[in-house]
Amino acid sequence: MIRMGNSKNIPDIVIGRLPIYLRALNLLIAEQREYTSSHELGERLGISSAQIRKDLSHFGEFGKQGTGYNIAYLHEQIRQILHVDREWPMAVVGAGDLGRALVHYRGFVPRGFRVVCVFDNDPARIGEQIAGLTVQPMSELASQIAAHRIQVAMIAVPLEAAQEVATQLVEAGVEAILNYAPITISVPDGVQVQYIDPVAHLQHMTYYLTPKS
Amino acid sequence: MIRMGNSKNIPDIVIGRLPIYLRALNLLIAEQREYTSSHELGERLGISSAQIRKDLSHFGEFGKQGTGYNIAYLHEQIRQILHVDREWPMAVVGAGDLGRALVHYRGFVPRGFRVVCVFDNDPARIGEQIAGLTVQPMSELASQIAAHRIQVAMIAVPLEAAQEVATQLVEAGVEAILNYAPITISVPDGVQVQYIDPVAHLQHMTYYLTPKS
DNA sequence: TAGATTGTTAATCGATTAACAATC
DNA sequence: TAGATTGTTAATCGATTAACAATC
Repeated sequence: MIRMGNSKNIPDIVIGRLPIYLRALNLLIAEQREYTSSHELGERLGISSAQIRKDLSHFGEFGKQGTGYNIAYLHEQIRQILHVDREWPMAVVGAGDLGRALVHYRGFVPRGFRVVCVFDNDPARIGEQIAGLTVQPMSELASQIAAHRIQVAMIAVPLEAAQEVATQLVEAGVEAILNYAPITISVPDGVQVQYIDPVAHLQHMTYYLTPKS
Repeated sequence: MIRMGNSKNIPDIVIGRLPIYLRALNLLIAEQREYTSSHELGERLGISSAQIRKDLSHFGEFGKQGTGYNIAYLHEQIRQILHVDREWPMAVVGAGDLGRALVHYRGFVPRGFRVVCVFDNDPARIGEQIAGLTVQPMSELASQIAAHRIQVAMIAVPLEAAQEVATQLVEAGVEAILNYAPITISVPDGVQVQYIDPVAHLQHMTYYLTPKS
C-alpha cells in the first residue's frame, strides 16, 4: 500500500489530546491573550510541556523559539487538523431527557457541530418540538441521514436498543458514533465509536475514596 | 511513609478499565450467564484476554483454570474493589437541561450512586421540583453536603462558573468531582476529578473522517 | 546580547502481549 | 484423561520525559 509522505501514522492517544489543547486555547482566546508557551499550557492542563511540544511536532512547527505559540494561529491549525474548521451536521437518536439535553446543548456549534435531526421510536414523542427540531420516527432515519449528509451521530437510547440503533446508523452511512448507552457496541472496521459513561468515571473515582457513611 | 502489604500501587489505567469490565459483567448477568472467560470478555470489549487477566491479577485470583470466571462472583469482587458495593449520595450543581437530565437519569442507582440534592443560583430555578428533588440555592450547598455526607458531586454549570463551583464543593468536603463543563479545573491534591466533554470525543473522531459536504 | 522557548533526540519508564506451566 | 483456561513471567512495544542545540 502506498503511503503519503506527510501522513505518518500518528498515535491515537495524541489525537485524543488535541481537543484538550483546543479547549485550553479557546479559554486563552476568551482571555484575550496573544501568545502562550508549552509550559503555560502544560501547567493549566496538568500535562508536561515536553509532551505538548512532542504532540504538536507530529503535525508541524507551530511555535517560535523564545516567544512560544501564537494562540489564534495554533488554534486554527489544530482546528484544521481535527477537521473542525467547519460544521458537522449530527443526528441524535433518542428523545428522552438525555436526547433532549443534547439537542438543547449550546456547546456544539462553537466547536464545530450542529444537531440537525432527532429520532425516537415512541409515538408519544414523535412530532414533539425540541429546540426547533421535530422528533422524527425511526422509519425516517435512513432518508434523513442521507438528505443531510450526516456522518456523525449520538446514541441516547436505553442500552437494550443501542446496538440495533448503531447498526441502523451505520447502514444509513454514519461513520462516527458517540454512544451514551453503557454498552460496548460492535460496528464495522472504519466506523469510529466513542463512549460516554458517567458512571464509569464515578466508579473510577470511588476506588480512591473511603466512604464516610 | 508506611505502606500496607496488600496495597501495591496499581496503575490508574488499570483502575479505569475495571468499570468497563463491570459494565460487561452486568450484561452477562442480564443474559443469565453463569461463567465467562478472559477470552470472551476481551472479544466483547475489544481488549486482549491477556490484558484482562493481567488487570485482574493485581487484585487477586478470581478465576479457575479450565472454566474461567464465575460471573456473579467476579462482579461482586470488582464492585468491592471499586467501592460501589454501596450507594454513594451525590450532589448535582446546575439545574439547566443537563443538570435536569442527570437528576432524572435512572442509570445511577443500579450502579452505586444516587442524586440526593441539586443546586442552582438562578432564582427562577430555585424551588423547582426535579424528579422529586427541590432545586436549592447555592447558599445551601455547604450545609446540605455536610448533612448528607456527600463526597461525590457533578458540575453541570456554564464553564465560566465551573472553577468557582468546584472550589465551593471542595470547601464543603467533596472529594470527587465529575465535571461536565469544558474546562480543566484546579483542585487540591487528593481530590479526584474526571471530565465529560462530548465535543472532545466528537473532535477526536472527526480527525479520522473525510467531510462529505 | 541575554533570556526564553522551541523542536528533536536519546534515555527512561510503563504498559501490553506472547507464551506457558499449573491445574481445573 | 484431554481440553480449556488461568495467573504469571519475560519480551516487546510504545509513550513519556529529560536534555539540549538551535534560534527567536
